[in-house]
Amino acid sequence: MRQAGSRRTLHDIAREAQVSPATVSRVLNGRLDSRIASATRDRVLRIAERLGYEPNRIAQALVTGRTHMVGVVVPYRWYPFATDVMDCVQQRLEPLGWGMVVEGTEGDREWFLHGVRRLEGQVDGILTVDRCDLVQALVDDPPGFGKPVVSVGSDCYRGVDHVSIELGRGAADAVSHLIEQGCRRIVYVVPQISAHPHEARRLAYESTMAAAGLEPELVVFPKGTRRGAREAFLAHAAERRRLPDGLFCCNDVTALGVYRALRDLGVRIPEDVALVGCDGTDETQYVDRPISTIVMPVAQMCEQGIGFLQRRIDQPDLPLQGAELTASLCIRESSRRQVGDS
Amino acid sequence: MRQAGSRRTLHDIAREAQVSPATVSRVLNGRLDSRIASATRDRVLRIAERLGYEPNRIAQALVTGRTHMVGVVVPYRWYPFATDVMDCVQQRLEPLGWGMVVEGTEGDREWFLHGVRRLEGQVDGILTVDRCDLVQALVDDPPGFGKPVVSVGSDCYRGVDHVSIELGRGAADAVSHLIEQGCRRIVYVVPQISAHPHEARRLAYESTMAAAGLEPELVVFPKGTRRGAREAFLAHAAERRRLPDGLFCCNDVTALGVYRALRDLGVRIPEDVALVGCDGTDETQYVDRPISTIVMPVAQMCEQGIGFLQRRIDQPDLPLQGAELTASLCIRESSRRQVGDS
DNA sequence: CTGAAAGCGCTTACAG
DNA sequence: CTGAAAGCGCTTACAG
Repeated sequence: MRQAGSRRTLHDIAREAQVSPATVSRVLNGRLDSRIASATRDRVLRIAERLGYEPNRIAQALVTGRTHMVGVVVPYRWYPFATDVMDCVQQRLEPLGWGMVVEGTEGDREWFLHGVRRLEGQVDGILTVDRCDLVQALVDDPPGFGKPVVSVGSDCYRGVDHVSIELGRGAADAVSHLIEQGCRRIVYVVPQISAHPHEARRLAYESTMAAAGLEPELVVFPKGTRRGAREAFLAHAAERRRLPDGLFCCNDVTALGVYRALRDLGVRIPEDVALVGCDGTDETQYVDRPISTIVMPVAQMCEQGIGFLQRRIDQPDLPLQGAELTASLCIRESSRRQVGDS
Repeated sequence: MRQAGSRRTLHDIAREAQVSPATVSRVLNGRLDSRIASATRDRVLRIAERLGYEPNRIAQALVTGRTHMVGVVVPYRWYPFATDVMDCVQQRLEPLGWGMVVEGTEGDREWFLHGVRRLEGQVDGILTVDRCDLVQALVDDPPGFGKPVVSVGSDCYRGVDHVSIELGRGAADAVSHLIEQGCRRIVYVVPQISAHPHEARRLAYESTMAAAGLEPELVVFPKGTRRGAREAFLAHAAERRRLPDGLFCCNDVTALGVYRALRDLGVRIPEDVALVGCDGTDETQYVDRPISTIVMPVAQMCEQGIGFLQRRIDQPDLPLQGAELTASLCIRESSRRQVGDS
């Protein structure tokens, strides 16, 4: 048995097969441009097999400039939504023999830029979810970014290849739905980090409320965790004399935190307060009153995004690639008051 | 502005600073063994800074044999428990400037061996969670594994550096607790993949039941997802005339699926059926009746594991390192029937 | 069809 | 204190 840690190299095979390393390389890479005697080919292949040869990817990367790795950048690595994205990307990459390395933005600009730059040298391209502002800064500010970037999500940057998720329609549907269910004091609950005035969910919320002659009200809270949302909502409830009767949450993590807060308060869902989240993550289906949510088309998003990335890597001069997908409302018990309502 | 994609190299700095690449390398690496004129040092540093030089990690890796990456292998990448592990590891690695690449076993032996071998060339060592059998096969069967391996979890392999989580105590406590709450028909619910006869939770369950003179009963189901657990439990309930009155679940994902199944059946928790999970993931706290669980000491496990790995990488000849940690029962509403019970 | 040579971007003995 | 040279393990024009 060979010594652990010392792997075979091209030269080992070359020596044993009595050919040059160049020939071994050509055989192993199946290069079609140079025909190789089938006797040579067979011999090399057999020996490589017997020696359990595995190419040194690092060396290959150094000379070819290709690492066969893609970087995936998500806002929060621990979000169930991010998990869904990682799984989908992984699934697309697997058959290609490519690897994946994940980086979390953690809501911090410098962290993002630093983390992504570190990735620059080790991946062939990156797929970033949301944070249009950061992606733009990354690619447009000097020194730019040396590898292909595909921006995906509801907050994607259209200056590069992108897969945009249209969230406005789903969000408007969510608010309309709450109104139809009889809600009048509908609050939008959003973590600080996602509370931009021009964000799609917020815009849809505000315009739908306005169209119905209702007063919009925001609960913005600092920490975008389940716990952060729970505590923030409890605090909000404590300082108001009256609770809202409808809640639209920026994402499912928030929705779950708020759900728990409502139970803490002994409030009935949806009878007293109706609740809608956003993302479509699995965990929303397992509470007592499954939570309505806007389902992101994660699989298609990743499939298209990775497809764009692959093509961009192979053909750097391709014209800008873009796609539009839609997220749609999925109504569940947490917001369904009347029987027979669709 | 420099061309995107073409990064500065050592030679760029060397040329501009009028020194050899060797000197630049020494300055940038702060090698203490060879003193360098501070004038030279300053000049090089200034120029490197101005040029925005970033070393090519691939090239460094090829020559030093160190990638400053660790591989993390988890049974299921999408388990919330895995997310917790990734976050903890990431946190330990960050200050060191190290990277992380994650691989999921997905319950498949060949997948595991193949995936981990692919990692071999690109990481300085790996941290694997559970799957003692696979880890053992990996390191003990020819051709072995060329990089340090630290095995962690309740099902770790002690033939390499390891951090073992003692689960038997917590599991026994869980079953005793259910018995104290008045449960008599207590079922252990476990996904196929974790249903080995000698697994700690199962052993503790069986012996605690036996000690109380109760009949053990297993529900083993094929797909270890929330949904898989839910459907399996519903099917199980449908073919029995009487439901169990206590459920001990192999992990929190299972517990959440079973929780949902119980709600589907209109069963009260914990009044009709008391429920305990295992892992200590966040999501168990957000359902209406927060789920009791055995809390894994994830943070300590990762801290110790990464510490062992670092030391092993620096000193390959170190004697075997090992640590033992304990997971303990956390009782919540899903299994607390009497008021005042601890 | 195959090989000798150069080179990817670094680091590290070895000299001086 | 600093440089010339070799080399990490590959791939790829360039010859033949």
